[in-house]
Amino acid sequence: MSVTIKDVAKAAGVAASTVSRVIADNPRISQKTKEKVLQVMKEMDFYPNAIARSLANRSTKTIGVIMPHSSEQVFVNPFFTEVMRGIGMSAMKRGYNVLFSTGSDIEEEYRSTSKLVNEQRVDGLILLTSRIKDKTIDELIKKKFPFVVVGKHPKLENINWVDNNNQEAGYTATEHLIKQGHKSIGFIGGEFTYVFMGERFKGYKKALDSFSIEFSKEFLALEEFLEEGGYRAMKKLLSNKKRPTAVVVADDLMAFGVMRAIKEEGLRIPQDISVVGFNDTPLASYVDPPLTSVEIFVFDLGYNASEVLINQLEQEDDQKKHIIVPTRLKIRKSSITVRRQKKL
Amino acid sequence: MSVTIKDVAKAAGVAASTVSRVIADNPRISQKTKEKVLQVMKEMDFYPNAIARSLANRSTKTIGVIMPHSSEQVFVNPFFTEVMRGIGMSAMKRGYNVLFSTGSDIEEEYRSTSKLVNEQRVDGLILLTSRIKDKTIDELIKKKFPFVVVGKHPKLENINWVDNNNQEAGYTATEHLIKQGHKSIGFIGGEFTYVFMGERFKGYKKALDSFSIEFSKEFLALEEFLEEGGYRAMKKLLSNKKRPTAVVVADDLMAFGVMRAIKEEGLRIPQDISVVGFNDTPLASYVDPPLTSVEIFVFDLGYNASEVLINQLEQEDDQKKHIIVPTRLKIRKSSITVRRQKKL
DNA sequence: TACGATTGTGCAACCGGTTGCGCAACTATG
DNA sequence: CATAGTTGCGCAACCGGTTGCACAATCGTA
Repeated sequence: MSVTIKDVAKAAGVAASTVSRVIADNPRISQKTKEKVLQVMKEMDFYPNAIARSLANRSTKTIGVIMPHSSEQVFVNPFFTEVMRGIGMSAMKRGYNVLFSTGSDIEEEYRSTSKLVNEQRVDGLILLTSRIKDKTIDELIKKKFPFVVVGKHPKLENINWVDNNNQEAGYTATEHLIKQGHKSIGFIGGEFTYVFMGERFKGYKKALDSFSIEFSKEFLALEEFLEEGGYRAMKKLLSNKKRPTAVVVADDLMAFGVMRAIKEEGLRIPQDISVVGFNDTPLASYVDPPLTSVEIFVFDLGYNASEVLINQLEQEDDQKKHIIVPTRLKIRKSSITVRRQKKL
Repeated sequence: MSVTIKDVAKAAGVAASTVSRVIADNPRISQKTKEKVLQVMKEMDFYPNAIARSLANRSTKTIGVIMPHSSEQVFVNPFFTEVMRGIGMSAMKRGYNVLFSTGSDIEEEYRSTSKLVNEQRVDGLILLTSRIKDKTIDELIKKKFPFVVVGKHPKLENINWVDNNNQEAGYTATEHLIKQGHKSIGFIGGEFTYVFMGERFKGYKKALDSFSIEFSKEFLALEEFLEEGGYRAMKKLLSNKKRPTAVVVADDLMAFGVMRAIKEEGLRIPQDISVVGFNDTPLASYVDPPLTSVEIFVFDLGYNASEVLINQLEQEDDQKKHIIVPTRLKIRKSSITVRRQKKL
């Protein structure tokens, strides 16, 4: 079939082991021999077979990425695309390959992950899911298989994870509204089973605390994690005797629903009610008015996850790493009070 | 390290070759032996090493996916995510792994692809790019390496490709507007170096022809492939002496810009000008008014690409396959004239 | 009972690399 | 000139599986 190390060896008049050492740039090979062999390799268009190398080296130079089975929220923001770009860039730079795996349900996801691990097709794993209870994670811990989770995980200290600073993000968004003069600020989000959801809420509360604003349960509305959910949640807040003058909405898609509800009520954004979203979905800047949102650096999340994993694979350092990627508030019209708006 | 076939053989009191044949469910092994070996395998928690199998079988059971280096338009619609899901599902079902590769520029993309091929890390490739001139494609053809392109390609017959029916899509969108009573229909798009762009335009013209409407150059505006480009293009059409009463916009993101331009002019959508977009971006249904758009079945694109490739890998059938995935017009308010709007 | 056909298993080579160790040739030293 | 030390390369085993072929055991039949 294609040219092997033996073919090269024969053509160069040396042993296969010599060719191998040339590839590895082993210092025990003389310069002259090296040059000759390299020459022949070039002429014969030789490339070492990665599979054979993997077998001999007991290392695949491949990391596996497990994509969540249902793409859930992924639909609206290009989370997955960006995280893969980040992982890909890091892996490529470090000479690693990226094997992608998924499953149509949670059970299949578990099985396909186990398969990668058991059949030793990958050296390590990146998990793009952060469920509270996770069979896969338990299994990996038990097997002492190297992996890193994107998104914080309850089992905090025992595992590697990379996450954006959701609490800070919640704080910053809320603080921004407070500094715009708001005192009645609502919080709209999805269920708290999502780890990041709770974090964002914590940040929100912390900000209220910092400015001695009391948190009121009336200003909290949790609904389904979709445009429609945001719409319903806002309708609920609007039906209160006391309406908030601003809302922190823990996801852009929900925020779009929130905006729809506000407009439907004949109210203006931001004059009557200001809105801040999260994730800085590409469309945040295109809605009317453009939505203030907390930007998440998803590429960095992926890049860092890969770096942490590969570092761990290449050193025997077994210390678990935790990386927090900062966020950034992108201020747009949906949250700017009249006075400052003139500047724009 | 981990359990090998030899360990199992020893424990079961048979030869390694027998264990191998049990794994392969070879009929020459007696039922009794099979059961015993399977039992031992279970007890020892044995999984065959995928790398070793690959080496022996000269097949990696892996397909490579090359992601375009810049994610360009990908930002708005979850194209990449969906296509990967499709590929993943098919591959998984067929017992294949998916190796993901990319590069930060076109040259690196080429090199990393060559590497996968030359080092024999994958059995076949799926290319997510469809450039008119493509070094990678030329190389693969020369090497007779199995691959399929997502998106039509000029070298039509010589290669496998999977694409959605862009021409039909353009036709349907235009036809829809004509049936709403429009006779002055504009076309807004990006450059025609994108293959699909030209196809959509062809469909548009064909529809005009079918209904004996003359095409006017004045109604054509090509701009940058972004919201801003759509905005500029529409401004241009609006500055014409004769304005169109409807526009076909070859991409949703551009369509959002188009809508912005129309509103800015104080015109109403759809009453004054109707708009139709393409790709059915998730946000199409959330803008005001909701945007009529041609839905692209990206998951199917990926799924089919993988199926075509794997079929080709497993049969010696060398006939090149071409699959066209249909599209679907999703009619929303942005293109419905008053009379019919009542029905909603 | 003897012999060919059938069935079940093992031996050993092979896939394409890597690497410990040994040995030959060369250089330096007394 | 003999011996010890260094340098450069090859032999052969190994990574963990697969598979062609040989051979022993069992069965059917004359």
